Amino acid sequence: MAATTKERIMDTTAELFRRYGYTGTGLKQIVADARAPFGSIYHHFPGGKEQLAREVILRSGRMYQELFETILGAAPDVVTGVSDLFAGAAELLRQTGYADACPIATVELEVASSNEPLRMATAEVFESWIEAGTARFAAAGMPEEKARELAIVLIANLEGAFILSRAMRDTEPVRIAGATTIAALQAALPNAQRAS
Amino acid sequence: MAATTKERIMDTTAELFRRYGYTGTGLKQIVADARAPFGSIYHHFPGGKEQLAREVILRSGRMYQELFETILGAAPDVVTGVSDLFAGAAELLRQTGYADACPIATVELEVASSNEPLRMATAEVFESWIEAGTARFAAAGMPEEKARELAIVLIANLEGAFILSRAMRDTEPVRIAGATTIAALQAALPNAQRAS
DNA sequence: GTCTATAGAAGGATAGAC
DNA sequence: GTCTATCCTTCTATAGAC
Repeated sequence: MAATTKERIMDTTAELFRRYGYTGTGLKQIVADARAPFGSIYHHFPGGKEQLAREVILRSGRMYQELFETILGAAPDVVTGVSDLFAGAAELLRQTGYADACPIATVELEVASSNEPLRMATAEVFESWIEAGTARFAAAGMPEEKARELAIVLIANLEGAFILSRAMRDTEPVRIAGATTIAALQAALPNAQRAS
Repeated sequence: MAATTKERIMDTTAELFRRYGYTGTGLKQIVADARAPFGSIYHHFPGGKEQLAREVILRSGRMYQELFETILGAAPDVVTGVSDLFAGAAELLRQTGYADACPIATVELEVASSNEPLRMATAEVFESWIEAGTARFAAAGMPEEKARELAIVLIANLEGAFILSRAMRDTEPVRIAGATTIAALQAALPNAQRAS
């Protein structure tokens, strides 16, 4: 339960975007689920649906990045951290009936060729994730360029595996993508480490 | 220019799904672009939008699989074939202004938690792609189980890289995902081969 | 059996009551 | 400034003209 009406609207919107996408989510449905009056959307987001979506994309991007940092920060080394990340994603998918995946990717594919402001918001989020991953991997001792490549590989594998796992209702793709990412990571580390 | 009205409708729908997604594409927009009368949709697809989408998903899945088979069949070995596949995807993305990517993934993320018949259609397509890739890799000399894992890795990397490349308007993710997939492939082949 | 016109619901957005 | 009622458009789907 979020404190303010604005936060409740944004949380509800993120949830609906995950299940129905951007065009599939109606403003009336959002206020109904958020138990807010219709007018409050245009009070808090004068730019309408597009502004709401933009703020939700950026907010969700920050929240996932914090989760990413928390998981990797809690692990003894990056290999274990990445392993925990994929394992946690697979478990969350399974527990939520393959519904709770990344809302950014869903919206991105819908708007990439039809809504430039929203496409740019998703690009900002991905670029931010890539930079966070690059910093982590560089800190583990690999060159900046290689660290960035691995960050991109990590995100592409996770997002691509989400697509397959959600369609097939099976965590197998996420688990395999995790193992592949870890293999690529180990190959690039100065001193090869083994996950527990 | 497709021969029949039904084919023209399906081709137009696939094109619109790529750009606007499932819920973002209207039936009126489809018949307008396909230069067909509105009633012809319900004549050829009595089940309405959902039946049309199902047939378009399965048809697009078959077409991409044929393209996949053609590219890998023309290459001297699987490593070169996979390299050509990613290079071709990157080039097509760039040439089309990052619009012409996979319509299956876009629709899948929209419907995975909201439309069971369409979710199953996308699962059928992905499973068919995985089986085709598994057969190719097994024929190159690796165990069936490892071949299936690599097929999943290939598709996840390609779809995930599409997400990043379309958002960032840069082919870098597709190129990096291709290199990573090839590295994983080479590691699993009995006799390591080098792409040209 | 090809095509038009329209029904009925839902979409985003706005005006204005209180 | 919180909330309701309504506007106009667009949606899918259908009825029926020709």
